[in-house]
Amino acid sequence: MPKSRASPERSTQVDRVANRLHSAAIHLLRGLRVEDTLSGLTAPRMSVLSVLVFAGPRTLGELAAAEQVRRPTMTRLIQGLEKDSLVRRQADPTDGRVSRMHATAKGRALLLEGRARRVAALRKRLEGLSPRDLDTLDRATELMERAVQAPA
Amino acid sequence: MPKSRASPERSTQVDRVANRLHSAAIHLLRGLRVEDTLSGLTAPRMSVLSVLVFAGPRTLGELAAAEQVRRPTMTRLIQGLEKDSLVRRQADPTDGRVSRMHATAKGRALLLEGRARRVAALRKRLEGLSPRDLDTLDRATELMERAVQAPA
DNA sequence: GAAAGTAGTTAGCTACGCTAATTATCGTAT
DNA sequence: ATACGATAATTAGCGTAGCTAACTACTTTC
Repeated sequence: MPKSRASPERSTQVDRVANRLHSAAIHLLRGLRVEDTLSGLTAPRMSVLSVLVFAGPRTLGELAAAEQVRRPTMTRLIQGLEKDSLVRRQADPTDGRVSRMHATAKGRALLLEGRARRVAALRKRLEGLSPRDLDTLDRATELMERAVQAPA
Repeated sequence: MPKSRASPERSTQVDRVANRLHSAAIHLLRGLRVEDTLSGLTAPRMSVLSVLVFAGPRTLGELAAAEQVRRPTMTRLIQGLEKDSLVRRQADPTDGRVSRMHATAKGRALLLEGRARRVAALRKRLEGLSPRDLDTLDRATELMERAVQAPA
């Protein structure tokens, strides 16, 4: 690959943006971490629950892949969520090895509350911005999501 | 402060941006997590090291505050970093209770490599964007950092 | 129906987070 | 000068989260 080379200016720009975006995302999320303690749910459990709520029922292996952890780790996360009645499992009628995880009503409610708290905290911090700045951020989120999808 | 502006339109916009920004930041960082395994350093240790490298020597308590963990947790993080010769402590000459942590040359090098890997991965994903889009992202990072500073 | 493959669990380890209690030092007030 | 309260850090002990290796229980394939 001929290192597609645009100008050195562009190279600098991409680099600069990558660097700053990286830092900004870290700092932004760090500031919201505080809100999570109120839910009584740990971050990994919250994250699993959010997959089940937003993407629907999933097998243990699918969840492990989605969360980028190994299956034994997911086994225990699910066990914890089950004990708190936030998730239920349902056996697959055609394949005796697998069972599908479902968020319970309680689990869904807990997740949505926690998420709302985080978003509310972020919202509060954005309140000082002008409509024009908010628009910039809005377009930036679009670009960020596109970058996530982009080929590694 | 008189709770300025509360039109439904603006309310909707802030809310929308908060929601999307929250998700986008999570997704963006999740995609970069893979790169970290190569450093041999765990995320919490990497983070502590980055404070020392970019903000300079700090006491254990200051580090704990910066990383939002309790002091005993920081004690062990530092012990781990010390064992790998990534951090050294230096006694405070005036106060016998405290010692200041310094990143060693090895620690600084390791951190910068790890960070470079993450940024390079992000950079690769941003390469498809136009200069105009990059500019939008650049301005957005500015706004994000400002939001982080904003009063909770 | 035996062998190979797949989904999930168990066992056992390290790391990270916490609180409570302890040690050592500092500052201050008597 | 000493004694007392405050502060910095560590130790002890607990639960959760991550891993690998080894196991069980099914499915698929030949």
